[in-house]
Amino acid sequence: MSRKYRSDAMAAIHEMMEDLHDGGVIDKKTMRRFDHACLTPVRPLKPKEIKAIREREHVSQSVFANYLNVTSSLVSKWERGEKRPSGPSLKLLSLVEKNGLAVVS
Amino acid sequence: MSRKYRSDAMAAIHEMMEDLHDGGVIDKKTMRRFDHACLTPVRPLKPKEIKAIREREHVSQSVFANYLNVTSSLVSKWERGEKRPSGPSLKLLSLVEKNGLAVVS
DNA sequence: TGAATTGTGGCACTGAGTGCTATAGAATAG
DNA sequence: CTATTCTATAGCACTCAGTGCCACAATTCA
Repeated sequence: MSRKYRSDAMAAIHEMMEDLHDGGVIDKKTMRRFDHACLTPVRPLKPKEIKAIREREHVSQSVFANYLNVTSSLVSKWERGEKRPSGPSLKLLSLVEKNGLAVVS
Repeated sequence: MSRKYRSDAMAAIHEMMEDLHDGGVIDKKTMRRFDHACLTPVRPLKPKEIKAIREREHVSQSVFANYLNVTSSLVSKWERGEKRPSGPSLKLLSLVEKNGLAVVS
């Protein structure tokens, strides 16, 4: 419950910030700083970490790949260190790591 | 509220399915079919659609890029049709389109 | 037994994504 | 008013992520 509460609170704060921004109370610069500070940090993930995330979710590479909209071939390569996820892929993996597979359903 | 309720319900159902799977009640094949049917469909997005999504969230290309963990340069190219998002990027954009920027915070 | 799933492995290819720079207009600060 | 910052577009070169294909062995299920 605490996790859900936290994200709901964040969503509420965000909405408030957006309203303030729409009303011209705060500028985009402030908005930008705020957003940047709020984002879930995205750190590079090691092959074993990726495999650990997937196994914690009790899914095969194939199912995992479907959730992330990538090929199962790629998931295999991530976990063996043949390819390293970057940019959008890292973001998705970080989201799953923090919030579980449900957030990308 | 209805949106939150829906995702919570889905999360609960998923947990139940996982428990069933752990208990050996259902097999991985069934799990796979279930997951595939549950996923948010990811359709290719047109440049204008991407721009519409971002503007609906009241953020600049730069802020939007930070959320998705890509460069602002790339967001610009998406919106002008110079590059087309694919795989993980499309998944992220679809998530934002359906659930708002909060889900990738 | 036969059929399907899972994971590894390899190979070639395309283009997504990065990084840099420059530009111009709009907004903000001082 | 001026100086600075943010905004978005634009171009260019480059790397390697991601795709698609195949084959293989081990496992699981009908």
